[in-house]
Amino acid sequence: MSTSRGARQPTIKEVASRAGVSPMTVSRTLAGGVNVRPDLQERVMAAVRELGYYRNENARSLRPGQPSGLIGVAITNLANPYYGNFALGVEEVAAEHGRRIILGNTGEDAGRERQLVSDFIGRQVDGLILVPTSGDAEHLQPERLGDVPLVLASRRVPGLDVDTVLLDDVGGAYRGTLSLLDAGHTRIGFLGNRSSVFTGERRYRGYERAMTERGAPIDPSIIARDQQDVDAASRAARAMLDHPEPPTAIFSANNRNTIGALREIGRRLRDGVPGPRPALVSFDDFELSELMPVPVTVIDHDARLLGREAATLLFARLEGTAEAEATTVELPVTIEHP
Amino acid sequence: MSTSRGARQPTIKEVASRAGVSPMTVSRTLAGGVNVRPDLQERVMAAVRELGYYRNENARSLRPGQPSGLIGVAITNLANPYYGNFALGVEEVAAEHGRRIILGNTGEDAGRERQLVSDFIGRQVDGLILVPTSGDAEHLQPERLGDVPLVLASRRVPGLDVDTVLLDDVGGAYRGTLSLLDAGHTRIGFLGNRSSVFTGERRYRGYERAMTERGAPIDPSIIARDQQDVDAASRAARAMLDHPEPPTAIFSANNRNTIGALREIGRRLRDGVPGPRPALVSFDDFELSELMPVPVTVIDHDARLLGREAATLLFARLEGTAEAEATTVELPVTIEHP
DNA sequence: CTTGCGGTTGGTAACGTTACCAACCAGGGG
DNA sequence: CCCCTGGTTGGTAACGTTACCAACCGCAAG
Repeated sequence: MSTSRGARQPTIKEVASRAGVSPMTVSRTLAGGVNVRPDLQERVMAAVRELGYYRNENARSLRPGQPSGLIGVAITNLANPYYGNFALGVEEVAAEHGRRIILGNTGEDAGRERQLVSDFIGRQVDGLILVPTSGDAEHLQPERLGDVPLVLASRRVPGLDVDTVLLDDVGGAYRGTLSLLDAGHTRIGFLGNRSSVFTGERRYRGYERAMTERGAPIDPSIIARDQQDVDAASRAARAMLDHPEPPTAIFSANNRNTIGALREIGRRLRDGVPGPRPALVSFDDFELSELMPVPVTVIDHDARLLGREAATLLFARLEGTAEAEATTVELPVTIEHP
Repeated sequence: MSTSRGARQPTIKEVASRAGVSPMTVSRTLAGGVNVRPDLQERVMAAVRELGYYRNENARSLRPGQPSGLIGVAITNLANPYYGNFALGVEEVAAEHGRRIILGNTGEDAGRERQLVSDFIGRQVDGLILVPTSGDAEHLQPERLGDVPLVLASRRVPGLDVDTVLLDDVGGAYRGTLSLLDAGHTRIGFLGNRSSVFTGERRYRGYERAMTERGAPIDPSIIARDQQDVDAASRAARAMLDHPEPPTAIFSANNRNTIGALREIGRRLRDGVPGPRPALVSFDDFELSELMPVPVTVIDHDARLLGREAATLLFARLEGTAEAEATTVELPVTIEHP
């Protein structure tokens, strides 16, 4: 009838009385057993096994100065394999340091991010790792976080000077665009995100720089910067290829736009729609790119490594080995030609 | 110099003295403010804002019977988008119930799973959701878990009778294989996992049933059941296609094997290797399957929904609305023809 | 034989919070 | 006028754990 089933978790007192010792002896045994007689240690461990006792970590961390062993991680979209890998990297390094991660998904919603951060702090996390949304950053200011260190990943937040791990978005987009220009293309379309999205802005800048440097004209009518999902990207690619003067190549600033563009190109091939079969450069890797019906150059990077770097930065902060001022790590990207 | 920077988290006492009330009044205000004078509530809220106070959830949940608000989730491989989506589904439902998830990655390692479960229980999780590894299950027995409910996902554990969410592996594999037989294929290869992997075994059973039912011979020399990653799958596909009597179609039991097989098929096309271009049925969806050089039928399913169902089962248990005996939910799969 | 020391053990208090109970207040009915 | 009621407030204790201190032991040195 009641909600609780069976026995609740045994406490250290129950273990102690079963082993015929004091709670302190149990505590000391579980802490490594220094200055506890071996026979008592054995009796304690036997009682622990028999009762199925686990230390209550929440009670342990109640004592101030004691770390909770939890790292709060908030990412924007777990369904994106990129962030799945990122979370994995964070989890790995956290586990190496004996910590667990509490994970929340913001879905690009600033309100949800705010909630998550509050909750994480309420749970006494030792640190925070965040892929920030583009909303305001008031809730991330140091005075709001108390002494909980924060690391940003993938994106920076204006007016917030904290440790950050980024990709070399500008350089990658620059080099990717150059590879198209080197192949003789001059009319190159752009598919990407709004400039309010940090990476969207940076990747556009790389594209722009390469185009300008080589004297290739930038035509706003073949630049689409507001697609967040595959369907929108498909539509944008369609419009671009239906342009009276269509591009001969397309730079796609992220995975979603690449998939959308390829869907549209595939459709045209199947349906026999005339017009160019544009070459593609994709920021973000995807599987089987080598089997695509048009050549796809991939700007690849390691999301898992990005997660590992973020966690490494955080633990440097926690262990006091970090520089006084905020550090930014910018991870290189690689270009893979078809 | 020291590790701790700045002020530590303020306590309820500090809020109370700043607002000029007792800690109890603060506690009551934060709990909704029943029977607290509105002007005092305002003073309390002002003090909360000024100090940047967050309730210590660990201390709150110390009181027995109080839920911690945490759900422990252990999955085998976060880098796999399938499990990323699964975790997302769990996270969504948990958030709807005001809970957070602690996430751990087992990497198919039973020892790591054991560690994670211990740690989760030590952190007083309200429930556990697990994609179990194939190791032994002693640490998952009810007496070891105390009163913490457990839900298994994707796989069952022998000798453990708990709530479980599965895919219709057998039915999906059966129908997928049938679609190849319907298309006239009789010599169909199989790429999959060892039978010790729960889904590997079930999907093979579906394949086997369809073949037997239609009187198609099952030839062990075109059955490869030991590939865990893309490279191994590629090699297995290569051997299969180099067979003196190669299959005209291949059933692939999971995403990794599908990608591997397609890599090999693509290589043969590029290099002009003679031989069949086998049709493919893939258990697990992947993006751009419609652009592949051979027709690919996809057995699709919704990992996010699987996560949602697992969490729903868990909360039914937690809220006492579940059946007395363990429930199994088997989610349907859909077949998408090229 | 006493002293002192190191190893071992247990009692106490405190971490931050809230359930429970007691105290107090004002106002209305007797 | 007193008593009771209901709304409001605060004190106390307890949740499970461990740091700190006190106590005790046996043994070696003086």
